[in-house]
Amino acid sequence: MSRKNLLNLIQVDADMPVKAATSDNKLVGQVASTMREEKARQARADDIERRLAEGLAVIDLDTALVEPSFVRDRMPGDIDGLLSSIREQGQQVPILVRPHPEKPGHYQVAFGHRRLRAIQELGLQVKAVIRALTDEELVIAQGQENNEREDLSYIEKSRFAQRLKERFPREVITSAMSIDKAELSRMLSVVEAIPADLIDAIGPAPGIGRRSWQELADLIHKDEKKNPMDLARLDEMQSMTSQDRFKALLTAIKPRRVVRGLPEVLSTSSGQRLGHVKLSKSKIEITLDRKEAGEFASFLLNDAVALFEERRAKSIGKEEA
DNA sequence: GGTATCCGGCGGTACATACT
DNA sequence: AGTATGTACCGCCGGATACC
Repeated sequence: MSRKNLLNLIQVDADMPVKAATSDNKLVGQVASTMREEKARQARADDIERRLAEGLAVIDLDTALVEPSFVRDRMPGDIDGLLSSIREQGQQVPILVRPHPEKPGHYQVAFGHRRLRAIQELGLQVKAVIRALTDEELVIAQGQENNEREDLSYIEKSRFAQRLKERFPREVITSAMSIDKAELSRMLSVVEAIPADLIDAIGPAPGIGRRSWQELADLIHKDEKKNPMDLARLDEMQSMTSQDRFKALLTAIKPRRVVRGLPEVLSTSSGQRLGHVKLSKSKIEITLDRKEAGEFASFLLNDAVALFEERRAKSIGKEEA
């Protein structure tokens, strides 16, 4: 379901706290008062309905009445930018809430959690659009907003998926997050393979994607004796950005790749430096110093193809023997 | 047999860096 | 400045496997 469709699921929240039914022996004045309240309530509901019909269904709410979604998506982060933006220009975009399913008169956020936090800190009233949403619609709205903002990191998305998994079938989660079942499966396996306290210690790590987290999960799984938590707790690491902390941690626990017989500096047995060797995943680069090995380099350049073919012929001969 | 899940690989894209 | 190259992220696809 698209968010556009969700926004069409309009139902006015006219469900303001209703006074208990009046008993027969109430004084006429009290009845009149109740009727006035009822009339006022109706007028408010009418006003909301009119604004909804006009597409202006943005209502100011007391932030004390608004609670976060039952599924947390984002790790605590700084909202300084949002604070100054709202302080200077006011709240430009309303949040989406639904009537709280258990607390009459209260609301639950579908999206706009950071905006709500900022507005709470500023002590303002929050502008909100109210919709009656089922639990599924709420998390779909929340997930789709996250996707549209594209600022949730991979691990935040994975944890969001993990929390959704506690109460929704996979198809709801894939729909909410606009991901396929394979991607969901990977997200869950990553987030379940890495201890929660380690993820907390690393933080959201923006820019660190599936493969890197998968690599960390694999390393932890492979060598359970290693306790990367100790590393993540190092003061030095805690002063880094979350992203650098992740990289430092991964580097620290990744086994060193030793390539025997191929030193970085290429030198003869007597110590004469000829050049250097650079290794990467896809290639080996041998750089020869013109001054020290110019003649050898020319020879190699001329005869490289012949040497390759000779070598190949030998190895084929060996295989056939 | 059907469904759910996992896994490896592919192609598109974005970005950084080196080179010309 | 423009181009080439390497690296990483991401969504998707399809095969393999497990489970009912």
